[in-house]
Amino acid sequence: MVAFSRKFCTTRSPLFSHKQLFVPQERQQNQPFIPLSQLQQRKLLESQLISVLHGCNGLKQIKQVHAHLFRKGLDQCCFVLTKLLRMLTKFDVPMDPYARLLFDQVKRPNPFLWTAFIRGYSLQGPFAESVLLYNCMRREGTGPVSFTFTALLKACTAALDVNLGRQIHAQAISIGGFANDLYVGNTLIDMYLKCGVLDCGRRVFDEMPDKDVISWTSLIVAYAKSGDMEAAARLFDGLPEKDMVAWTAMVTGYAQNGRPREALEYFERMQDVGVETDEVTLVGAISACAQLGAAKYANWVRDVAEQSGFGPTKNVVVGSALIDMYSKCGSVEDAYRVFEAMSERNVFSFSSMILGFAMHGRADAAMRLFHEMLKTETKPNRVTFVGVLTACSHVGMVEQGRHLFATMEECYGVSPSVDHYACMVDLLGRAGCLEEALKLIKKMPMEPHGGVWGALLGACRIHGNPDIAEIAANHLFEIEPNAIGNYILLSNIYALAGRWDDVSRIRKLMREKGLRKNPGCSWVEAKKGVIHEFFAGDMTHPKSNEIKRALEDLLDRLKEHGYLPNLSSVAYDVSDEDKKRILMTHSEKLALAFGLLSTNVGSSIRIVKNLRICEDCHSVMCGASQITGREIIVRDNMRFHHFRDGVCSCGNFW
DNA sequence: TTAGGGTTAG
Repeated sequence: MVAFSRKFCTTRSPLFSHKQLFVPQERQQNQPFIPLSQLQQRKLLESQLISVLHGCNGLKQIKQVHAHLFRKGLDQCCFVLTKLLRMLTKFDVPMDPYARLLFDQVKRPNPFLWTAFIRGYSLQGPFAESVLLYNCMRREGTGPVSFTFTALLKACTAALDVNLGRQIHAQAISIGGFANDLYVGNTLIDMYLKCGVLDCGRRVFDEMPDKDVISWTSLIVAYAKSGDMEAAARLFDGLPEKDMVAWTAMVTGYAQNGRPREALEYFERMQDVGVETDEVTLVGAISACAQLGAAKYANWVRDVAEQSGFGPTKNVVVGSALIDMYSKCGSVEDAYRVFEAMSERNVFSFSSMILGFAMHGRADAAMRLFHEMLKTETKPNRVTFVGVLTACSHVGMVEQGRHLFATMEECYGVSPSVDHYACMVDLLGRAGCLEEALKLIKKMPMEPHGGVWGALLGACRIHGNPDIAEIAANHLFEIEPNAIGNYILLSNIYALAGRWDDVSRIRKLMREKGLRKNPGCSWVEAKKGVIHEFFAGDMTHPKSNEIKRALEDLLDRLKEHGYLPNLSSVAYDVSDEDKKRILMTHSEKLALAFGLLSTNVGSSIRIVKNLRICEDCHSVMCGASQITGREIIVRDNMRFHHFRDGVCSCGNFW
């Protein structure tokens, strides 16, 4: 061993002076000299080469090892060549031509070398090559191993070819019962699930003789992706040993299905039972907080991220998710603090921050950051342009928006997509250029989606144009026949124009389709971050009487300052007195009154609403911020409104 | 060899 190691270390290649091969002088002297057989020497050399390969950092070093194999007469050694092939795939070196030449030089590849080659194609494509190679292998009389099937199934998954997957599955059953192997079983489940055949995946799972946490988690994820969180939760409850990935699948599943409260419940339970948290879990929990819009949870999750060692300074994905979360929780300042603290920023970080500024009406800051980004190596992508166009749109910067849209492809290589057209329609529409917006839609090189027509319909509400609204709504009724918001918006536009017959016609249409109006609902954070929920007209809160009195008192004070109820915000053909009564019980007003009662004087009030804030509530919020000296932050289903000293950040432009 | 992830406009 000693003699051999010394000899090995004399090579001039820097690669082989690797410290793993260094044998200390002291040990050489103290150890008795035991001669090794030729076979033992060869085995030792092989294992040392495996270690060297393991430490390689790229193709150049791998090629050096390959050359060394020839010098040592090991160019036919399948054991080392298999490792070499796997390292090539690790560094994304294409299989052709280098790996293919290497493989072709081997006279009798063993099943592991065949499989490494098959695996290379199943990771890189062309995926059909994996199957061709498998057929060659079989023709040459080499039997497969379980890895062979996992590699082949991976290729089927990547190609989303379930028919081929079924054939491989049949082979795995017929040749030596490989389908009973745990790894093959898990890969089969994954293949069926990713190809969208959930019941087949479930059948494999049910018939597996041995299952592990990976089998369970694969299925949990599939149920979550199909939207069936109840089935996912049943499986999770039955899972004997729940690891971090399984817990994460539940947190992420609830977050992705728009159920942030449950996502955070699972995240909290996960902490309670002492399961570790990594950046993937955190991203799920952070996304849940963003949906919930509650600062209390946001700060808690941020603390967990810091304690787990995945704070924004250390992890760019967590940092970017936190920027989005703070923006959606109403604190663009906190979002920017995270952005500034990040040691690495990518296109997600910049785009999230730009969108954050846009959402809060800070168009100037959004544009500044965009120009700052252009000076870095990070190139803007389609989402970045959605951000800057939205920023322009929300403050009426029409010319700047037009210029960006016209030059985005030529100057930045991002061709306008249907989403960017939607932003432009929004920009033109909000600014009152409804005809121009309609012309732009007609000129679109692609089919407009609901977002495009929806932007036009929204603009028609702002500018009271029932004729263009009808055109937009008729398209929307075809594209999104069950989206109730479009019917309500058109009905409100008719109501504003006094066209009550048309209002009745739309209401009838909604009834015929069985569509029911979503009740307005607002949430407000009271002391200790407890969230209270209010529905429109809802007087079931334990403090309802106090809330009613506080609201009446507030409105009286506002009337002294010239406030008049905006009766056109009520889209019902009822008496003015009834309209005033309906306006009084809008959910955001109840939430505001409760917020004033239950939070400390001087602190800001945060309200989240499920629908768009109405004009009357908007002016009440403006007035309330002035006479109470409180900052009021309202997140409606469109954007943020920051009310300070009688002025809203949206510039009354929403 | 096998499982979980971030920004999008009405």
